[in-house]
Amino acid sequence: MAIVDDMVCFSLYSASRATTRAYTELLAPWQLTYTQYLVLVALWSEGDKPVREIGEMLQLDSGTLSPLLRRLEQKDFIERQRDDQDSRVVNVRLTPAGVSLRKELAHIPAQIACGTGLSDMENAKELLASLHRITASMQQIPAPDQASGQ
Amino acid sequence: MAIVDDMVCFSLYSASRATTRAYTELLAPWQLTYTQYLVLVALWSEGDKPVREIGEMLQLDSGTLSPLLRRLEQKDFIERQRDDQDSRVVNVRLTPAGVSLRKELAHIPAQIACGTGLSDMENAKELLASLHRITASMQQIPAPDQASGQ
DNA sequence: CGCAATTCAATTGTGCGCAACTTAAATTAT
DNA sequence: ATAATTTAAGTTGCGCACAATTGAATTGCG
Repeated sequence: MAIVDDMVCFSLYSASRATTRAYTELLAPWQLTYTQYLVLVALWSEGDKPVREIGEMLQLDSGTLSPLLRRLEQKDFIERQRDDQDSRVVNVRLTPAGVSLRKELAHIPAQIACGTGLSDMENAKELLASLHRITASMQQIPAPDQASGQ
Repeated sequence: MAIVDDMVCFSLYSASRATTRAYTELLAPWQLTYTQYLVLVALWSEGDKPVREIGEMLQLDSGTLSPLLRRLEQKDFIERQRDDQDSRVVNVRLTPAGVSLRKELAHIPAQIACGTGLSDMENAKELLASLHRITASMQQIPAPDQASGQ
């Protein structure tokens, strides 16, 4: 059983890397990474957002997001501005170029859909459920405790 | 359908990161990363191997493996030696410390098993099949071609 | 009000993942 | 035999993931 679980983890890791590579190839003409694409998807679907909310959506901290957003800003797809009310907050806003990129990249989900090799929706639902269950329960594993050797 | 596939990819990415974090926590007392652990698992189960074969097993290239193996060597878990017959090849061998680490880390798969939240073996099998299918078909997505827009 | 605790973003540092390139050795072809 | 090709491992460079720290702003509590 334990061996199977190690296999599940490795398969997860392999599948995730294969997926990232696929997105990277599709996004290459725009010089975008998969994570940068995820941020753009979040902004397209949810509108402008502060850094903290983007981080909550994608489960990324400022150590990842700050330099990533700087690069998206350099490419002129987003702008960052300190909030007027609370100047700790930095609001992220799509530029016109960032907005119009949505149509340019509209072909990507369909190409990825082929890549999932998921024939029917029923399989996809089960897979999603399994992945969500794993994500949730992996987060339960506690930091190793000096006292409880085991 | 396309949106679901984007969701599958993101869920994959999230589950994979959650899993890596879980391993990282469990491996923290030994200062090992998940990828370093994978290399050790490969050596424990298959015996000594040249770098190229480790790379084939884990789908990692020398750009990742060379520095990783250097760090495992510095921790005295492995040794590297140029092959006598073919001096392009570098053979990786477990040290006594690397061998005995296997027992020390024997508790980890069981703890990860809890983390997968997979109740029965049947679910695990289906999940494995889905992940392998995704890995295989994602590798089919071709590099974007200048000529064929779309 | 005044100060401690909290929150938010950025920075620093480490290691992985991967593309591109280098170097050296072995293989193949001529 | 030697030139061309291929193979193996290493190096460089970039971006992400994440822990730890910093600094500034805000909130909360006495």
